[in-house]
Amino acid sequence: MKKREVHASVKDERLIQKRRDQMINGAVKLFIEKGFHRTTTREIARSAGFSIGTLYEYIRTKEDVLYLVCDRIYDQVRERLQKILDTKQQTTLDDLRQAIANYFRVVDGMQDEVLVMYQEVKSLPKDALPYVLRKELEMVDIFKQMLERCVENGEISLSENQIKMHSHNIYVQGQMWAFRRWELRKLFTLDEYIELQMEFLVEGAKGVKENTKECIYCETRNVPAN
Amino acid sequence: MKKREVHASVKDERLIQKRRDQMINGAVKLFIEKGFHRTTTREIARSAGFSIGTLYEYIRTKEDVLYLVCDRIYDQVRERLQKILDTKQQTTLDDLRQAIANYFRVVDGMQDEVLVMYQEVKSLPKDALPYVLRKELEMVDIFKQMLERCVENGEISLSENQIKMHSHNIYVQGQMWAFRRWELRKLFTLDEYIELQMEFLVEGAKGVKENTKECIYCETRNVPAN
Amino acid sequence: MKKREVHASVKDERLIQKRRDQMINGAVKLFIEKGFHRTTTREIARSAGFSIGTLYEYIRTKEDVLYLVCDRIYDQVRERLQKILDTKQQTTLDDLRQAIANYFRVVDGMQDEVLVMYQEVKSLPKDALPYVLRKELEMVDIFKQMLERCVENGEISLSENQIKMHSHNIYVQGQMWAFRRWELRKLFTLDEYIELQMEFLVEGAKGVKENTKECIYCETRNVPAN
Amino acid sequence: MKKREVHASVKDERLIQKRRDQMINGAVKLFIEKGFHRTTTREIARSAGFSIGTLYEYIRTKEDVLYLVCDRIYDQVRERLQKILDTKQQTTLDDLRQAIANYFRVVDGMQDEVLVMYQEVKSLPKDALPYVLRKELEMVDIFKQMLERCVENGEISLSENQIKMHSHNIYVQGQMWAFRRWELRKLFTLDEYIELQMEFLVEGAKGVKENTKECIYCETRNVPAN
DNA sequence: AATGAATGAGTTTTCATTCAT
DNA sequence: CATGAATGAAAACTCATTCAT
Repeated sequence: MKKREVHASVKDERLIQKRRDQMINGAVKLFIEKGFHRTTTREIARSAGFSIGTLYEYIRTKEDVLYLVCDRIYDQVRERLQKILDTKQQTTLDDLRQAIANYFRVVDGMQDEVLVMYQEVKSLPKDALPYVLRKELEMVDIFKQMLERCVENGEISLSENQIKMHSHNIYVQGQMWAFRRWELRKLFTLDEYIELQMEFLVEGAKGVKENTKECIYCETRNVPAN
Repeated sequence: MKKREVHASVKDERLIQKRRDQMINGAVKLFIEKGFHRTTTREIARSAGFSIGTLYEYIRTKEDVLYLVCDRIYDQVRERLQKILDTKQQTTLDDLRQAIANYFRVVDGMQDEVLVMYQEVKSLPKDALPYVLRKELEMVDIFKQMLERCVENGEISLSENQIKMHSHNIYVQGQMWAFRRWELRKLFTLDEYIELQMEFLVEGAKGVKENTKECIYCETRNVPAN
Repeated sequence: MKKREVHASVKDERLIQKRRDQMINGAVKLFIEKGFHRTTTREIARSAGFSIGTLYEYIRTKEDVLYLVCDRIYDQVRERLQKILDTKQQTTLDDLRQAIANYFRVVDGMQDEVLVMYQEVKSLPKDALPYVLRKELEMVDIFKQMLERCVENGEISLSENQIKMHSHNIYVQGQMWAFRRWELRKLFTLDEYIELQMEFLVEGAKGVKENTKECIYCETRNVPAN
Repeated sequence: MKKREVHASVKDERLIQKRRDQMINGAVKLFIEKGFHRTTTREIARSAGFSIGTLYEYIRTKEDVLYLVCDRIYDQVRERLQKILDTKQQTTLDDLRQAIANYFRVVDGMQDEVLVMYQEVKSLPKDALPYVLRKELEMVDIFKQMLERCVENGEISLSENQIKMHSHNIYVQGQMWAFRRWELRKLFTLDEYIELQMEFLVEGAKGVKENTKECIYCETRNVPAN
């Protein structure tokens, strides 16, 4: 749960927070525009409003900036999501619908940021990855919990595994609106997209059988190994 | 349909083919391992088995290598997919199931490559992007056509838009096995994954209502604009 | 009249001046020795007394160095010339003689630099050429003005065109001492050269007829076109 | 008098001649267009109509091509000049006028080539320079001889040194039409240029005093050493 | 003799990082 | 704390030259 520490030479915690905010805001814009590798530290510093020397008072390496940025993006997505969920104590299928719709809208509002993360996570410092992936899972977990409650209150019937699977599906189909926007935008408006996916994600899920004992495809090996 | 041309100084077409094969094979490994930006042209040359000078006899810029690699990956995924589909003349829901299962297995066999593409497309030379995205759509289209035939033969009932949407879902849920493997692998085996998603993608789709006239979520704007 | 700007990353104008001085001094020596193309940027940096990284803080491209060098050389030649001329208010033929002699001595003192310019102007960045050529003309103009005044005060009689022509001749015959030194040095000392050319340039000019109405050579076309 | 040898792997002298002709013709065009250093050997080969391998059958280094080109240009200028002069047995001032006019026209017809030589001689292989400079002097010598004969037949009166000096002046003022064409072209047509320079070179020379015993400028040292 | 694929040393340029002021 | 000049390792790319066919 603890955050990964990023070393700063400066002591004043309040100042650290302020400078990092500037830095992250500047960097996000640049990463969206040209990606992490094509963005220089000088550009980040300038866009943050201070000098390159100052930048390095608050981070140790360029990768630290990326970590800070990713961290921030997750926090924002999550925060917005949470804001909605917190009001609800228990969950009905309709609450899930609301949550999904809201989540999709959040993704729409942070398309660029979501995209950055999809493309740059691999450049994170090795030790930062777990922290970021954990946040990812926490968000999936939100949907998982909602699904569980819907199963509990009998509105829908899904196995343990199906719940896990489906929470990932909900999460990914939200992200999808961002990372496949080059095509989806041509086909649907956001409202249409929400409506269509809602059908598949909620109504469709009702039609799923809980226990498929025999899966005939598991034996299927008619694809050459490579 | 025409391929984007990559300039080569060498004339002999057969040689170009051979050298580019070497180059692509070497590069994929490196891109998987460290990403496009962290891979140097010298490494690519060495890993391909020839000198840096020779590398540049067959391409003009480093980005050309990336294009060649992406192009190749798509071709391979597609080729494997096609091999299966070509045998079938018409499509039943069961054929669709077969196709999905096979597709998921192909993705599993090319996880690394699929991942590379998700992360590096943005680094493609600007004029190469359309070529690559077209290939992507061609693959989505395979599923779209299968869905259409299933609708035609009455096994399932989906609107035009739902078909479009769902073909993307099928495609993305296959890719998902690659780009979220860090988590999915912990939860499911490939077989389990196939089985679970099949439920949602096929059985679930049966439960979808064709015409949702009124979508109550479309008006929902309870998410702050930013 | 404005100088062509050469971009520097460094802000401190005083420092820019200082570093560029070092750079130019180092570069001139190298250009004289081996020409622009055979001189590497690393050599320029080293010879200037700083690192390659620092060099590029003060210029954008290697060609910028050449422009800076050419610009400097002209400024120096001109400055020295001006210093002499400024003392004189009106011009007699004798002042012209003084000016020519002085100019020839300046060229002698900057032989290498003059040579560099003759050989490397063509390598200047395209947009820099006009600036350099303008400076060249300004120097020719100095002699033109002196000639005009000598004509005005009746010491010599030349047409408008003859003045233009002759100012170029004076200028070029000065440069000639630099760019044909490989031979002229064998034949004459600088003093002899000055004395001899003075005869042709000043006494000779007296014997020129102002209006040659008919030029019999203009019709002469006994040289095959190619 | 012997030419500098350029090594060829090929034996057949007739073939060597042919191939080198092709090579020189191709190279001149390229050197005029982009200079020696910016022209690649591959370009030379292509423009000559054969392969890079073949090029190196007839030369040893790129610099050899430059030597060959310079050599050829001098030969051509000279040849054209000679063609005219050979017809005359003795020389009158009028013959000199004819020769000068013709020479200027030759230069005009070979402007580009003359320019190339001015800019690229310094890149010649060290041991080739003497050969090229000798040719240069031979051409100056033509005018020297003509001047001498004019002095002999009493039409003009010049000292030994003045003759030497003036032959260089004639030669350089011809070249000047090429290397200062960027400005001279704006001022004069070729015919005007010839007419004007003729005045200075021939009529002017008549006004020159043969023996200036005392040169007051020789002592003049009012230019700071540097 | 002719070809052109292969080579790799050498070139320009960039940029993360440091450190003296 | 803030600055920004200095650094140099490392990167992409070029091109004269060789040599097997």
